[in-house]
Amino acid sequence: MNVRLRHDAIVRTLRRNGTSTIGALSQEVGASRRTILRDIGALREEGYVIHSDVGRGGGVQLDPQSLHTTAKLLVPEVFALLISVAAMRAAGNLPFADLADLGLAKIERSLSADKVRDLRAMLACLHIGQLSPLQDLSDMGRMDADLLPAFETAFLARRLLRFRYRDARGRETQREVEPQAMLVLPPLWYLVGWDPDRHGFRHFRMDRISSPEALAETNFRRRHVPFEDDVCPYNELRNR
Amino acid sequence: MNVRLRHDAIVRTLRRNGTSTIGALSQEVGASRRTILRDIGALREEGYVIHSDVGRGGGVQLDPQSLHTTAKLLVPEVFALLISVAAMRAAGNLPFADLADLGLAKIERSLSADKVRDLRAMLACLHIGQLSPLQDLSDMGRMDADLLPAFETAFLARRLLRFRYRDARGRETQREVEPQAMLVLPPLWYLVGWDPDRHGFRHFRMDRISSPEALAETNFRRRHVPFEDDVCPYNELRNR
DNA sequence: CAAAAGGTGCCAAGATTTGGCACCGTTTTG
DNA sequence: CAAAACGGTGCCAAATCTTGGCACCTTTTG
Repeated sequence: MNVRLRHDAIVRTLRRNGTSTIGALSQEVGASRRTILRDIGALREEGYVIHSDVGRGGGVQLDPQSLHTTAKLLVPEVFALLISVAAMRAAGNLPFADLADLGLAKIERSLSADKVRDLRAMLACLHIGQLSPLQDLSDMGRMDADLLPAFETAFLARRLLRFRYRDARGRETQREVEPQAMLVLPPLWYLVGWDPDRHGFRHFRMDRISSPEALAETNFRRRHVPFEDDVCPYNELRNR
Repeated sequence: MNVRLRHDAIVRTLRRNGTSTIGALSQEVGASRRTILRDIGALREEGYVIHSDVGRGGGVQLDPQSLHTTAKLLVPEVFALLISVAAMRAAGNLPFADLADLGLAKIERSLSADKVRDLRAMLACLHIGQLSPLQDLSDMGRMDADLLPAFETAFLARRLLRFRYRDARGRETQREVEPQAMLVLPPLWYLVGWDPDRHGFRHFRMDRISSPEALAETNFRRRHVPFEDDVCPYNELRNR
């Protein structure tokens, strides 16, 4: 029998019976006492928390809290989870937030260093403004769900984003920008993009963007996005 | 060289070089062409997405989006993540929520069936009331952070919860209840507990609970928590 | 067509895992 | 107290699994 299969069998048995002795496991799994002991050592190495009571009436027991999952997550999925937890934390004092952080920390630890760097870079794209205490909750996210797919692709794969934009005076233009950041100034969302044609940063209110589309392979350069008052449309927001 | 180490080396090389041939990998890793091919097969079994182009100028390539993490999460941590994403979804239209769900689905899939049942049971404990559009965001979570540790323990390990409670008339009593659910009716949080002494459900406003403490091993029975009007303190809330 | 690339089946040589054994330290029980 | 029932460790030969080499197949490109 394969090592991994045997490990699985041991874990399964411990899960089912709660507690067991090495001898019983040996019989159940069909491996020698010696091998079971080695396997339990290996499982502990891997991170399983296995308690053992020595002496007559003793046995081994899988810590019920330690049943762990080894999910294979794509990096964008981890990114999404990070944002979820960050947003939740920003939104209030929900319990379990600490636990969620712990879980995320573990996920991060299992990523390679360069991937973590990528993740942080992506998170850096999302600037969430301070929420005033009287902020309307439903106005947190005025981003149209239709926009999401194209945005996700453009941000995560660093593609040029093409969309139609209706400016403050109602004129419609077509734009192609490098998406650099998303700025959340509740209740408004902004896309901060570098316009290669105009050679400068531009802000686009999400609710004025339509039919976005991520263009083919571009891998544009990340830029330092300035958030000074002259670039950032705080004032427009303040004058509402 | 160990199998796992070699697998890691292959993945690392593919990550670095983007694309490579079997021959080059063979040299780099120090194993035969045959072994590399076997390893790549094993990696694919494990879930790695490895593209290969046959013919002159071909090679193998690790799908850059498929870099995956295999974190070992404790079940309570998964629970916490689930709540985070659920809360985020409830709070608004943040992007990436779908991706986060996908990630969570994968995590869930990697759990054993009985653990998923447990998770669902735990999630079922959290009843989040509808948020009115004019809800104050900062009033989402008026649950004192001091309460969290004891609550988490009590809920996740199903222990009796002992705490001091100040009722509407200001009288302080000591309670010991089986925590059955948390009811979120923004801006108020309630603990729904079964009081074994009084043999009935009781609601406790979180902000009137103090010095909670999870008692030793109990593993009480889950009960069907009724949320009819006569039990649920909606009225108290409405009359604020 | 020839060369370069991925992919498969087979087998003996080489490396790792396994089982058995002796033995140690604890704890419970008669 | 002594024996029994536990988990845990070191050692070694036997059993098992992995590896490398080889022949050969298919696809693609110049």
